[in-house]
Amino acid sequence: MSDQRPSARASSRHRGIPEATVARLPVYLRALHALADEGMDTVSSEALALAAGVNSAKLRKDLSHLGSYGTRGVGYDVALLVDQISRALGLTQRWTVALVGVGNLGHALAGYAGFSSRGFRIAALLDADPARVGERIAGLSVRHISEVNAVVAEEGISIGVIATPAPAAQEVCDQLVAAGVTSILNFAPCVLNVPDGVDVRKVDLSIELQILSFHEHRKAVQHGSTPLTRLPGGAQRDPDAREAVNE
Amino acid sequence: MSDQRPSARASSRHRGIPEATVARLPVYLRALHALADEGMDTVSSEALALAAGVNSAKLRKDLSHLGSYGTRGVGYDVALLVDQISRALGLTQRWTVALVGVGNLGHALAGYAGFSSRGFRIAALLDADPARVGERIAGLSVRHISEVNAVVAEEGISIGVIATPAPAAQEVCDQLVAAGVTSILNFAPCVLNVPDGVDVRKVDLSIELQILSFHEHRKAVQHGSTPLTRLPGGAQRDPDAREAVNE
DNA sequence: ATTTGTGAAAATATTCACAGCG
DNA sequence: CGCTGTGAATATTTTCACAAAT
Repeated sequence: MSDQRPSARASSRHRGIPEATVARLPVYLRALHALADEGMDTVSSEALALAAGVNSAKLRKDLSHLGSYGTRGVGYDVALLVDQISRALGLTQRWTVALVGVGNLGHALAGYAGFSSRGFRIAALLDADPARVGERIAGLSVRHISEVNAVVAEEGISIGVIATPAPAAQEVCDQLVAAGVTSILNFAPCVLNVPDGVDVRKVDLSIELQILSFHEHRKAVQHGSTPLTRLPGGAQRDPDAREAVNE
Repeated sequence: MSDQRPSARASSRHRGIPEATVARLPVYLRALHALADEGMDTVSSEALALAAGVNSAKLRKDLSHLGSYGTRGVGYDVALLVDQISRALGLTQRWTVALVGVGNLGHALAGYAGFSSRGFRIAALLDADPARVGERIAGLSVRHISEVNAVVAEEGISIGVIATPAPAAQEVCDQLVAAGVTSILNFAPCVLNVPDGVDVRKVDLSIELQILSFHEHRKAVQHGSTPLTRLPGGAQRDPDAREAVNE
C-alpha cells in the first residue's frame, strides 16, 4: 500500500483487519455490485478475484479476516458478501462530508456522482474566498470557511475533503480538526500534519504521474539500450534515454 | 503501498529500487523543492523526513537505494539530491500525456497546474462525444478518440490519463494501449485489464472515502462503546454505531 | 559531535499448496 | 469433485541501533 498509514492497528486481537486488506475491500465491493447487477448470486474466489484484479489466494485470505463464510465447493453468496464487506467498512451508516475549496477541482468533486453512490453525502461546501460564498453548486450554497465549526456541528460532519491550493491546505486542515473532523481526504499537493487519532489519506495526481514516469523510464532504458528505438506505436519513445543509460 | 503493482521488479540486481521507495521519492522531491525555495542548501535526514512526513531511518534507507551520497555529520546537499531523485524518477525528460474524457473531472485535470510543473505536458485532449470535439480547453482543441493513433504518434505520447465514465474506460484503455501508450493513470472507478509491460495506476475518490469510513467507524466503536457519545466537535458522531458493537 | 549508511531484527504482506468441507 | 479457509513458506517493508565517516 501507499505510505498512507492511518493510526496504529486496533489493539483488539481479533477485529484487526490488516491495512492492506482494508484498502482492497472497496475494490471487492465494487466488483460484487457489478456482479449483482448482472444477476449473479454466487461467485467463486477465482471469478471475483479476476473481476477485482487480484489473485484468488489473496482474495480468500482477505475475506477470511472478515470471518466471512463462503461455501466450499460453491463460492460466496454475492448479496451476503456485499453486506459483510459494507459492514466491515462502516458503510451501513451514511457519512457526512464537507468539501473545502470550490475551485476547478472542487467543482468537479462536488458534482461527482461516485460520492453519493456509496453512502457519502456532501453536506457542505466551504471556501476562503468571499467572492465565492453564496455561489450554488450541485444544490448547495458555498459557505465561508470561518463557519466551519457551525457547519461541522450542524451537519454531524466527520470527513473533510480538502481541495484547496497547497499553501492553504494545512490551515484548513487545522480548522477542520479543531471543529471535530477526524478523517481527511487531501487533494492538495502537500503533507498534512494532524494530531493522533485523525486519519489522512491523500490523492495526488502529480505523484502518480511521477511513479509512472519511473516505470516508463525503466522500460525505455531496459528495452533497447539503444536510446532511439522506434516502438510499436510508431512514436519515438524516450528521446532522452541517453542520460539514463550511463547512470 | 496500494495494491498498485506495476510490472515485476527489474531483473538487474542493483538498479532495482523497491516499489515502496519509488512511491515516496516524489514526496521527497516536493519537500526538497520547498526547502530549496526557502534558501536551504543542506538538509539532514531528520529534517527532510519531517517535511516529508516519514521517519528518518526510512528516508535514509530509501535514499541509499539511489546510491545517494549525503555527508556524514552534515546531511544532504539539497540541489544534488533534487537532481538524483529527478534522475531516478526519469524526470530529466519531458513526458507527454494524452487526457481522455473532458467531462467534469477532465476539465479540472486539463487546467491543473501541477501537471506541467513537474515535466509533464498535456499534448492532447480526447473525447468520444462528437459534440465536444473542437472545444478549446486550456489552450488545446479537443479531438475525437478515433484519432488516438495519429495523436499518440504525432506527439510521442507515452502516458494516458483516463477520465471517462467507468463503462467507457476499458475500451479507451485498449485503444490507448493499441496506439502504443505504456503507462495509464486511471480516474475511472473500475479495474483495467492491460497486457504485460503496461503500467496502470488508479486514483479513486470513492475507494479513499471508504477506507476513511473504515477507520472512522473503528474509532467510533472503539471510543465510547456507548454509541451516542457526544464528541468534542459538538456533533453527534456515528449515530449508527449500535450495529457495529455487536459484530 | 553529528549524522549518514546499513546490517540485522521485526513487522507486514503475498503466495503456495493442501487438508477438509459441502 | 470443486472450492474455501488457512498454516507454512516466501517476499517485501519498516524499524532499530550502531559502526564508520567527516
